[in-house]
Amino acid sequence: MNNKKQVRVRFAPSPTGELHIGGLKTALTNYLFAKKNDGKFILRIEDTDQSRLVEGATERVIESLMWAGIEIDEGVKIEKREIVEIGEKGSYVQSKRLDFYKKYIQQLIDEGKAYYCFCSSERLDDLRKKQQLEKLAPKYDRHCLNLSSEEVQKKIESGEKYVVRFKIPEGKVSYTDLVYGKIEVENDTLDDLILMKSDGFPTYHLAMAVDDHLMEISHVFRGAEWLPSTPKHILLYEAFGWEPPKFCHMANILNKSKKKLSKREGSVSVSDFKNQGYPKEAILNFIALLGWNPKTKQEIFSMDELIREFESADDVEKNRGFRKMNKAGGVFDLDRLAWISREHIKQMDVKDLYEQVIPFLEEKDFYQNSSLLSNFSDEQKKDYVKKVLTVEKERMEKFTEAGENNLFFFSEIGNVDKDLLRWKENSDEETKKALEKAQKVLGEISEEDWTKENLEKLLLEAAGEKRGDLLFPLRGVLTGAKKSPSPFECAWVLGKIESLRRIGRGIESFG
RNA sequence: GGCCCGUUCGUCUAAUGGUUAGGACGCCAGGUUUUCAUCCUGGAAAUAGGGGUUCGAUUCCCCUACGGGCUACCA
Repeated sequence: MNNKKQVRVRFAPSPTGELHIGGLKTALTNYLFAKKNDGKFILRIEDTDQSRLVEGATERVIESLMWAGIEIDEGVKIEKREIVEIGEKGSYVQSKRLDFYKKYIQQLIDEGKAYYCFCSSERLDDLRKKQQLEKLAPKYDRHCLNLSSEEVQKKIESGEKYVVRFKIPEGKVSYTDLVYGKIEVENDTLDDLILMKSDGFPTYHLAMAVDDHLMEISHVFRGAEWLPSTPKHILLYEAFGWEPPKFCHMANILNKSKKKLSKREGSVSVSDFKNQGYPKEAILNFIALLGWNPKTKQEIFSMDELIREFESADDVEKNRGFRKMNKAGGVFDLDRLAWISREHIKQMDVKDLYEQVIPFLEEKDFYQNSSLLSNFSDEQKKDYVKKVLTVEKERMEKFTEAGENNLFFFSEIGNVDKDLLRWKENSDEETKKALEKAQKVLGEISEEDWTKENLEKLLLEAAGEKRGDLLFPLRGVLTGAKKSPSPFECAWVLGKIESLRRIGRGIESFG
């Protein structure tokens, strides 16, 4: 029952720009399946379209994967800031594999399974238009199929541009997609696809088939936009006499208007989300749950938990497909991302949160020019920021928000408006007395006992029944803000000296 | 136009012939609370439509509608 082949999967982006969120989902799914099955995750670069290459794109894609925590076992990686290749399947960059493609294309030509085509793009355009008018399936009319080898030879020698096309055989194709189930298509609806372009580079279809075979890819996870061309790929494998990999198409990520999320819509690249301060765990968690359901109540997952819940190759074999994957596309909903992000940040410990937040914080003016931090040593600064984060952690959605909503932790607050200190209908006199009481209580707490718990305990004791009378003005005088964390937390972060200073100034303002 | 795929609350989804169609996000209301947030409780909110099959269809089949993808010498 076991024909245990090693699981080998690949993510194969084209280096045409930033890795976008849909690409990350593809990469993640491949990765999770590899890890679940102790398999290999391979990164291959598909740079067969010379006109779309973007300088540095390969590096950026790899960096995005690394940021997300997706480790590459084989293929193209970055080590010591250099692009390197690890593995024994030849180069993992398609533009360096042209000899392979040429060899296999020649093989198909020799066997009569592929043929040269000299048709101009003008002729092909006209043909398509005509077919569309006649409500026919648009496909190549095989104008060049029956050229004699002498004619072909002559044309090539005279310098005519040509491509090589695959001759779709008669019959029908069927295969079982691991998500979409049995797919069956009549071959005569398929076009004689181009295998080699006139610049000598292979098309995606040929390069993918050859590489996945030579690299012994066991499962191909890719976006659902590839579903219609998969029968052609199966036919190619059959022409070569190779066993095709298992295909697993994943529903696309959609935008609000239910269209495939595209690069043109802005803010869909992985680096954008990184720069906006979302935790990588949140992004991964969010996209993993689009079109995949672990069948448990759990909604917040770490990478390890995602791997744990993912279906194994054995499960897939047994069930004849993935049971946890959906066929319908899912809308990218920022509200849901926000919630997942908050949950992940809540779960982080302060030390990790600090590491994540500090690069963003260091960019901020209120941090750089903080009057409160100016006399602190680096160590004191770090402790202080950690205290701020301890308080903010429960209400933070992105790393970029650190400090933003509580600027009073970093800056002078000036004179506080008395209205901000008045609890309900209390008089100025009562407010002043409350502040003096707070001053006394806090003044009696030593630096060593200055903990959140102590502050809360002692202030609540002092407040008695009418908590608002004491706590509201105290909070106001410490923060100068309409909204803030609790007075205990604020006092704890600010420390004894600064807290008493702010209380003192508040009292003074009453004359 | 042709081919392919899809369709459960606004959104992510559960329920593989029998449930008052469940959960989560968001939204609304109430409660706790010193402000805000958290937290707690409650609420509104969905099987696209029509035919079959069946004792019984969200679930299986067909048709329609709607949506999406592909239809490049791009991937």
